[in-house]
Amino acid sequence: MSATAGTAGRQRVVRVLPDVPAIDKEFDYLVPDGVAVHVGDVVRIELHGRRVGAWVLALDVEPEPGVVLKALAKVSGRGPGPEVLELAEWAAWRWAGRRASFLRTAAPPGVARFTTGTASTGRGEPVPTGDELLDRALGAGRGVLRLGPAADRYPLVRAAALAARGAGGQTLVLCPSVDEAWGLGRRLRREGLRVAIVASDGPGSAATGEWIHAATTAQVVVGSRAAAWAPAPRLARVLVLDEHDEAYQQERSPTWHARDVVAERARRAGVPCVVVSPCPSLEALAWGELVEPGRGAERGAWPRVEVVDQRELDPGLGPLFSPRLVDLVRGDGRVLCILNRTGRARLLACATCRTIARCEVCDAAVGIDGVDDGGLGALACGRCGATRPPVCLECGGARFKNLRLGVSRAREELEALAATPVAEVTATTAPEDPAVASARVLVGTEALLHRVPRADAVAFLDMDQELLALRYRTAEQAFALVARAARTVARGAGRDGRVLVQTRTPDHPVLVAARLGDPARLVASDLPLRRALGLPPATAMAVVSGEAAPAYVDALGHPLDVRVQGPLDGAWRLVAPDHRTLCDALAAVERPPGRLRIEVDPLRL
DNA sequence: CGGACAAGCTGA
DNA sequence: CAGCTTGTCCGG
Repeated sequence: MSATAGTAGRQRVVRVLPDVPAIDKEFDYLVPDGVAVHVGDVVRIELHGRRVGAWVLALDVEPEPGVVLKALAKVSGRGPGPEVLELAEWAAWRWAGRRASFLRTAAPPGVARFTTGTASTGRGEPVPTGDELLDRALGAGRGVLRLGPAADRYPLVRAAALAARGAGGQTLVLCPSVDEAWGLGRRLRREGLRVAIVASDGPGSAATGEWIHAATTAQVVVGSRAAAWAPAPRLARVLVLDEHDEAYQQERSPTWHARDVVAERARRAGVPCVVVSPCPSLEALAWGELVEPGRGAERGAWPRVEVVDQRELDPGLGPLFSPRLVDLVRGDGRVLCILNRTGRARLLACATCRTIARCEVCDAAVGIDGVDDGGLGALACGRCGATRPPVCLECGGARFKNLRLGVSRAREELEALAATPVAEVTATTAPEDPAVASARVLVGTEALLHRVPRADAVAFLDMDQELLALRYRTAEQAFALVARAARTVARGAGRDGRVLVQTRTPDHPVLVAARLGDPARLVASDLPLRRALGLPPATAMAVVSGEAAPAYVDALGHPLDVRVQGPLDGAWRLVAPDHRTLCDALAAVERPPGRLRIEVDPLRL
């Protein structure tokens, strides 16, 4: 039961944080004699009758008098070092989360046992690359490098890695996806660099080895979102590729953003951080110094973006299929058609009385999901799940007009138009579906752009769906979608690649910017709008929801400079002029018991 | 979080 | 008043 060590002499005492997110409290434990512990190590402790994991926060602490201490049950292995521990503390403030939830991400994927060598810190001046733009980016302390979608980011990564290596330092590189991290990592390894690819594959896998590599001998550490927390004891530089990608933000609360985590990490380490994107977010532009290529160079890195006005269409082809699109799908290149609506029909009107089909129960518009043999399937409500036979509630008519085609129906119609098999891809399509690999023409939701890396053309069948959505980041998100399509065709067809956009708002700033390959155009229209409406990044926001939200908002009160709006659908919105004000106010509130979601920097409102 | 223990409700 | 649910507290 109690410590095995003798009573003579002084027992070492460490302070730990249990790996139980609900307990954000520190406890003191005795260290058994002859056991080595370091700050950040992962240990096991007996807490209230059960064994749980914990992190060592501090060594040789003075325990509060009158508390009977237990001994550590076990030292499991090395964990995040002191720098990452402090970073977790900062992140807990910045995203109103608990330290344990960040440390879980930062801990090695398995049990890590290793000994550290001597950690020499090297910063090193970048060696000139011969490319004026890259040199400018690498010279910036906080750089936002804008590169068109077709531009190769590899020379930048390589130059950064080599410069850091020269001085004995490490370069941390983030990519939006694990696949990209692996691709980039392998390419860097072929240069002779020692690369740790930190892309967690679950406990006990090769990932533990990569984590140890990052903590010890690696010269470059590459990974996706979670790699923001990877060890890098000799950090010399940070790069974030495709900084605008929403995959960098965690969806679950705490909604931390990897770009912001590594930017803070670089700041604390006193090393430069460069983020790269064809369409830098307004957040990034507010944070760093923009480094942009010349107009001609940037435009040259955008493929041709053709905009088709759907208001002037051939009525015979229907609203989704312009003559230009028909040309594309009848050609011989690989064409991806994007339509962000699943199912067959999302909006139906009675063929007789023209009434929109609505749900009997909740009044939402109803559609048809399943593909059945010829006749109409049941009308299904996407909101409440109710279904009913396809009969008009107004006039009893049984025939409906499809006002908004879904992907399934669009596939059938495209197949007829293109006279070739057309594959359908949605988020639920099996990863190894053979039709996806073989089809020349594909139609799907934006999941299609994630699934298929290269194509000759990408066509957005109904861009207004993206352009006119009621989200505050709509324009940025729509532009990022076009940029992704642009990269897909740049990879597939180079200068001959085509992006086709069908829309009823051809003069939308997103489309003007895309046509000209000039993201600054979009910033010029979006930023003043966000400022005028008091939206991020002109302000800092948080959305509080969950059963404990009323108690939380009550406890928050009305701090100076924080506006509390709501509740709307059980959620409150908190708006402050900046993150310091917002996060300080959030940190001052004691969490009431119960489910609570605090979403700092919400992607949607 | 999850166990411990106290305070409340039910039924014979 | 046993037997059970529900709530509150606390962990080294």
